[in-house]
Amino acid sequence: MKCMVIDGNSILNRAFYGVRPLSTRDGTPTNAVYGFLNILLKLLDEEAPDALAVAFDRKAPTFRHQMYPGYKATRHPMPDDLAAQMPILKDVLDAMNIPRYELDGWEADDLLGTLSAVNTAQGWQTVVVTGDKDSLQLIDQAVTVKLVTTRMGQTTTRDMTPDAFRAEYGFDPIHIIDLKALMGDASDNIPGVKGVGEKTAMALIQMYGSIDRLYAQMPAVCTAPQTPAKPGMVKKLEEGKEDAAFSYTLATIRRDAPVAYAPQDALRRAPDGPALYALFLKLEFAKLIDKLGLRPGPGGEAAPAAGGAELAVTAEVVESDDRAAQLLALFPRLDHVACLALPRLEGLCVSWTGEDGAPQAAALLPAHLPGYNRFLSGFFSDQIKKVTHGAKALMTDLLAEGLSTGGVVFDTEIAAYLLSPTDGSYGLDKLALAYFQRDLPKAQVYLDPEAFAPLADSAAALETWAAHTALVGALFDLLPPKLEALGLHQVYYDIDLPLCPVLAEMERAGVLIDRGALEEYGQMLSRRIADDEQAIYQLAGRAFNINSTQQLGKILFEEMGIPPVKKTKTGYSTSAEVLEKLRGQVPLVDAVLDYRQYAKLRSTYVEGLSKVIAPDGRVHTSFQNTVTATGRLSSAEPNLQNIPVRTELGAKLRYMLVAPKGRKLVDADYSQIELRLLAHIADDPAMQAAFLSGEDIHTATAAQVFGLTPAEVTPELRRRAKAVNFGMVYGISPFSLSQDIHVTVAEAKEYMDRYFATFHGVRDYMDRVVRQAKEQGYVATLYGRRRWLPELKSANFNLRSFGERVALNMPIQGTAADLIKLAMLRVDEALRQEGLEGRLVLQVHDELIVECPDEEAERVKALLTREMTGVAELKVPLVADAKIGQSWGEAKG
DNA sequence: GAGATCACG
DNA sequence: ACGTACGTGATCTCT
Repeated sequence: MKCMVIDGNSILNRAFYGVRPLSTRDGTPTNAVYGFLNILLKLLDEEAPDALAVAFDRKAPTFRHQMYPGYKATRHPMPDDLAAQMPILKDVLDAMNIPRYELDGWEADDLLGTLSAVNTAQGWQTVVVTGDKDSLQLIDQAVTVKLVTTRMGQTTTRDMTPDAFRAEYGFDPIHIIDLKALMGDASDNIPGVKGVGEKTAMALIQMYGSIDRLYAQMPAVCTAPQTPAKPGMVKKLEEGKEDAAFSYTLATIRRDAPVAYAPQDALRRAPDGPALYALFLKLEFAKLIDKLGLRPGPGGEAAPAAGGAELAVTAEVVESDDRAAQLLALFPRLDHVACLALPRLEGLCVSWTGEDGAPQAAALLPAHLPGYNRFLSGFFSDQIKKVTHGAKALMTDLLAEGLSTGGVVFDTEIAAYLLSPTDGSYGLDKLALAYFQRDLPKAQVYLDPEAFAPLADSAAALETWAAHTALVGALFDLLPPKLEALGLHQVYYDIDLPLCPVLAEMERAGVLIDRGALEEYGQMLSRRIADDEQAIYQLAGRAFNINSTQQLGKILFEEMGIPPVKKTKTGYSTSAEVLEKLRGQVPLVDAVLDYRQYAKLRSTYVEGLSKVIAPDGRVHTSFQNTVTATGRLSSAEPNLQNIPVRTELGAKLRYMLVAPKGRKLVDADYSQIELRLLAHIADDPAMQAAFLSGEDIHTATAAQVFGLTPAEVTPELRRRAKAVNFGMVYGISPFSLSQDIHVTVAEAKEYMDRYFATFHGVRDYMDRVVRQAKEQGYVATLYGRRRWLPELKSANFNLRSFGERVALNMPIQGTAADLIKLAMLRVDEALRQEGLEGRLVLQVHDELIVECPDEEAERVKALLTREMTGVAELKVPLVADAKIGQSWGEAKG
């Protein structure tokens, strides 16, 4: 039988520092508990122990404090955010029916020792789970220690058996106490022997086995051959003999704590499901509720919705056109109607509150209703004010049916996104949990198009859809004041919401693709790939999977004996950055680099694009407007924002995205928009002057930084200045800059120092924005779009540094995103105002593409430039360059 | 599902 | 002494 014993303090502590800050809507920190549970579930899965217990420290002084007041005296107190999670974890463990042990006067370590000793006496195996090496002394034939490390949310464990320990330390586990007795322990403030550090202590224990034997052979210690002790060590050891003995006692984990325990007490029991469910609901651990399949108790939903929002609805399936017409007559009189479209518009669910504030009602209109389309066109007129969740997707569906998209006054998804743009997804089930502590039926039940049809008018589908739609209504009561309070109304009502119909029309329009050219290009790539494959197998001496970085790494860095340049977590890195250093020296590497380029182009672009060509011969991307943390759009299925351009071969693809005969593409992109925004936001006079003079900004920067005239700036110097400029926008360090431009760290630092000497406004901005972000907990764009930065308060250095870089970057990248979105609104409006047929089809962050009839092209080109540059008055001019072509490649080139 | 790699701004 | 640039999405391998 196997019992797992967890060091509760140690694992909670590791989780706290390893998992990014998380908190519930009311601000309760939860990251450590969340991390603890993930580790626990993973270990239970891997180890499948028969029994399980958790041990904790108690605040009360232990016998160690009594024998030595300095014990742990130098330790920092537990951060508040961690201390607050200790009782939460204990509640969770109680609900999970996992016994926990804590005892006044004893540390968790001693309880681990005692519990293991009892287990061993009863013939049980023990797995001690901890992040602290102190416990390694417990290892023996019956006890293994699982060492846990958590970095950036990822947990790795190491099983320490007696053999594994000996292989690492060169002595038996019990003698780690001797080691500590000699070297001391700074974190526990155990003194050890003065003048003996880790290296010496390690060597001494490896040689003599224990402090007893060491002191027994004392006179010989310094004269024995290979002895690590230098002259003077004998004296130090002799003077420290008492300290060593004393430290030995302090470092020894006790196995006789007076705790009532038998392994049978810890046998695994099923959790108290409803209690755990209620607790996880409060902690907003939706994923864990899902993973453990938890359900509420017989009492039903635990907490009533906050703010009195009522999700209970009277729901009906609309069976007749008469009833549909009745609703259409009612809705224009209401303040608003909540609505959700079923997948592929196979139904529409609506929910409303009566004119007199009557209770909420809901109706599901199935697509097979004879007057369904007539209802939809009436419903999506401006006279009916609609609130929905995911307006852009709904509008795309409506446009596909040739229906109008008017009167959408609020989108709860966009609201939730603006309130917290780093959450990743904004499903209604998630929002119900976060804003109302409610558990909605899972979306998959009815969202699967295959499973959907039979559910269309079943009672279950009606109930689910009615609840979801009613939730949209409830969110409409809750979210607008929040947007207002955080200053997000401008971004919401002037930018992101009105952009929905524009994006929907862009998606609907799509871009024509030259199938024939694409196919021919693919065949050319296939020939080259086949040639490279043969060459690679020949050079490697055998066939292998070139796409496998593992197999490639083995061949290059083991079989061929090339010294590895860089390692990844899982082995050797074979990235282009690494292989590029070997180019020209190792023929295999040259072939692999070629192969990779061709394979990427074929699989991602030729095959990827071919797969998604619609019957109209065009590709219709989906512009995601609730994904990025900065406010940018993203493009998916297919991603048309990462079509190659940097290599000649890749850029050929852009000539295959075309305008049909008689039409043209007009492409306009902002010039250096992020650097211009840096100059504006940082209010840096030198940088503003450079832009106002109209000179090339990278050349101007190089001239300033290197003290040259612009004419003296070489291409290499310009390239470096460009890297420095980009680095400023990203919050770079001298190290990263040195990697990027292949100079020493000292040189990189020199460049940055000189840069800041010239552009002191930028330096001041960097200090200011980080300081403000720390005070306020967020950063914002010129238009008020926010990003919260809990990372800045993280206990983890790397996370904190990341937060600082984000604080620098987000206002710049985010304001650029705001500006181009505003430009899209202006361009769309201007095209209609001027009666042009041309319409936007693509956006690539700083670039807009319009497709229009040949004869409109010149007007569209002027319009694009005008609307893009006129979108805002900054302290530097906004510049946009536009071109006309038959293809994207031509219009960009 | 995670990690490595590579395409873009 | 840390570990090293911001924001995305697609494809492939491997567990």
